[in-house]
Amino acid sequence: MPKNQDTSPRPRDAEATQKRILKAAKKEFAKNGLSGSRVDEIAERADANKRMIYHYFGSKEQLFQTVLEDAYLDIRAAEQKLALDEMAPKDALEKLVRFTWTYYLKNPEFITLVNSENLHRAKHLKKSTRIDSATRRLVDMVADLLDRGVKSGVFRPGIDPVQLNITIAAIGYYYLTNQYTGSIIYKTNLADPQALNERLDFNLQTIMRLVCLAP
Amino acid sequence: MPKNQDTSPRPRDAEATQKRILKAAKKEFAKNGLSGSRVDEIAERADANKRMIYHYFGSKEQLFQTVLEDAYLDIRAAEQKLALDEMAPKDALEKLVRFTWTYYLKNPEFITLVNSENLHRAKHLKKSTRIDSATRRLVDMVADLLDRGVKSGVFRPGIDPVQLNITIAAIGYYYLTNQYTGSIIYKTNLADPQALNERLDFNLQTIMRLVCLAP
Amino acid sequence: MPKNQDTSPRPRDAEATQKRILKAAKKEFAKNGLSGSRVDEIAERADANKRMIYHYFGSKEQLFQTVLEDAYLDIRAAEQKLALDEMAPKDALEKLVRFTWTYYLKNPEFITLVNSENLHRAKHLKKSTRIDSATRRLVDMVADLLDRGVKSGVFRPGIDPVQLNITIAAIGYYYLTNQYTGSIIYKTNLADPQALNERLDFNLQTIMRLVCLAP
Amino acid sequence: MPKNQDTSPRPRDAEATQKRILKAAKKEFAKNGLSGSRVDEIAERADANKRMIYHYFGSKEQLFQTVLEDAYLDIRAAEQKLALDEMAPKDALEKLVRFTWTYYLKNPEFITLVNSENLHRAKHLKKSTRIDSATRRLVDMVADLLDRGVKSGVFRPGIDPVQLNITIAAIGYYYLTNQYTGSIIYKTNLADPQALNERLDFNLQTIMRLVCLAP
DNA sequence: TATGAATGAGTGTTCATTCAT
DNA sequence: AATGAATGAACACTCATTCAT
Repeated sequence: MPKNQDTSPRPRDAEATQKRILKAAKKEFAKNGLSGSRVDEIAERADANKRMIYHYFGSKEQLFQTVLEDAYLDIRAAEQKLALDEMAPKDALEKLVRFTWTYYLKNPEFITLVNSENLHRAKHLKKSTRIDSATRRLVDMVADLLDRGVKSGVFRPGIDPVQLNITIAAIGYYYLTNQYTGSIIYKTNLADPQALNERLDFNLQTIMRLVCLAP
Repeated sequence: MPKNQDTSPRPRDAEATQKRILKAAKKEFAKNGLSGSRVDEIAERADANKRMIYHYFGSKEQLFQTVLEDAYLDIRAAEQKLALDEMAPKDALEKLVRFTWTYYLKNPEFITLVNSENLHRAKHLKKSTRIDSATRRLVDMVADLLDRGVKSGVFRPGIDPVQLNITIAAIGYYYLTNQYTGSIIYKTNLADPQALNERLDFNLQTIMRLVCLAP
Repeated sequence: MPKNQDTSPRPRDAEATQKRILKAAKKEFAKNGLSGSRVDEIAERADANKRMIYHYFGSKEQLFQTVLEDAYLDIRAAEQKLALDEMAPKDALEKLVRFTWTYYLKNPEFITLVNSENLHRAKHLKKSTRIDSATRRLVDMVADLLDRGVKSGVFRPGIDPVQLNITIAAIGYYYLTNQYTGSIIYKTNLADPQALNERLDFNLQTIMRLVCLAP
Repeated sequence: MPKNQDTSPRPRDAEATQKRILKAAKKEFAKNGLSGSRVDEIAERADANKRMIYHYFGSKEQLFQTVLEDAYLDIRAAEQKLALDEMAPKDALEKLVRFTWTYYLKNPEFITLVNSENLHRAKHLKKSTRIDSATRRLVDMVADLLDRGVKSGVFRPGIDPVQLNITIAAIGYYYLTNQYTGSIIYKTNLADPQALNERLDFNLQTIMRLVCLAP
């Protein structure tokens, strides 16, 4: 049984330090937004020196940009793993709706980061060169899916893949990002597991009715 | 002999001062979020003294709460004016979708304020007593609408009015709040007037297919 | 006999606060130069809050600019008070040399501030609008003096008033600004009162021999 | 078999590294003064590792001291090369004035370094053991020169060599160190080549009139 | 009612210096 | 000899809030 060696001083591992900072920053930015986040807090969370943040990322905003880019790359990578092109169109569509919902649910930072970025009118994403064509493949994937469904007679023709994509995202994203105010104004706990399941069912209906031909 | 007008440095008009502060605060909070907003900036925008903000609203957060409450009361009041109960169910539903979209489009502060509040997990709304039952009437209105549609054989039965309401909001809200990041990742200008019209059409389809029975 | 009232809290006197800040800044900048000076230290010296410095002066550099401008305006004002045009040319010239030396000696901050500004290639003075034509009058004064001396047959013709002015300044300024290194490399205390008197005598000789005709 | 040359990443040449650091430090200190200079910047300019600065020089201040000492030793060495004792007194004096002016003009770092050191009240020079008697020889040289001139009937007797030395330095040094503020307050470009020549002429007159007997 | 002055605790950022290899 | 990682203290500057009038 190996010894626990956590008492030794932190190894001088540049990559590990950067990862810790990024992880801490993701949490902090997700929790407090860009302007509400504190560099001190991120450094402490990362068990790193504040100076390292500036050494590796240049500034708070550049750190935010990196975190945001990573978040986009992560979700785009996860979508690619779905391999929707190997499934029947209806199954693939359902899988995409379920995946999108579940991803937002399990990665709430993604939503908060994107909200923050939109508050700043995407000024960081505009500068980014890393997320250039990542979304292109998602749209292609959905377009292929729709084509296949139309050809096999199960989907309505003429549906715009970007609009569909946005709608699939919207019905999940909105529910989750507004769960706090929603729970109050609707006087119900939107975060309740049963409520969450009901919402997923409703969303599946919404998309299926939108896309599928009547049997 | 005419009254002295406008020559005095500033009329001591408590109500007018409060209104100016609220208007300025709405703009500032909408633009920068809660933590990104500056009390100094609000005071300047309001052409008021910073001290007045504390005099009338107690603190930055209480001012935010007031602004947020006003925003909710405004949209709820506008919804009530729709008088959906006097229209045919399908027309009423379409009108509600159009209204929701247009309201978000014309009142972008509403979206940003709600986003800010959700970042803070609705801590201000929780304290509020002013928006208690405002939403109740909206849900009732939609429930009535659905009932009438089902009875007249145009709507599917079993649709939850809260879920429907959330979905109607979601498909507009998401598009608009994420228009900046969306325009970049989809490489198209989502704020373009034609794009906006296309989105509204798509949303109408989405809701109609979800709610209406096939003819 | 009036009571000492120094125990009461500082009066809310904007002008007094600004003066205290300027006085403290002059000392600090003179002692440590621009980059060596600390805003905290200035605030403490001024018995003021650091925030006030930014309130009244905008930034450390703008404060420096104000201090520097004041220093130039002060010496120019003092020169104007000399009333050289009412004196015989030789006496007036001697008075100017003595004044310049004494002013540098009694106001060592002036020298250090000017040195600092030259290290920064006069970037602050370039922005200044307050010291525009203050020096013009000094040059005119010296030019008049030279003219009168030439006409009355005591001064050599053809002496450039700007060059003369620079030389009068140089022979005092250099000795004083370099008194610390000078005392070491020449192994003598240049700040000794007798040494100072000897220097003034030497400088008077230098200028008189440069300007006056042999008797 | 030829030696490996230049193909290794960096030759481990201690002396060369030190020289590069000193050269870089001279530039940086001259440009920004002691407190305005950055160790990082010096390391980068020297194409060396920051750690090397501490390895070879101990601290930023010790590096400054070395740079300053070198600067003094350089000018003192250049003065010794003038061989004034082999020239006629008047020619030698003129040569010294010209040399001093030209040296300051071609080595502006010398001036800035000395200014910095005086801002710090010569604290580094005080510690130095390397420049102990370097200046002695300069003063002796000028004293000899004066003696020779007096004996040959061309110079006035009783002129103090240290005072003369200081004055020769002052009239050049002051003009050059204050060229930035001077150009602004006198509304003329003191750095213009013609202006520089005129200043040298004026300075020659000043010294000659001070030292020489009337013909 | 209204105002400008004043403040203390932060806030992002920088710096000279040391550590581990 | 040489390097990149790491640090803590300090730095200029900001902010929501309170004081005095």
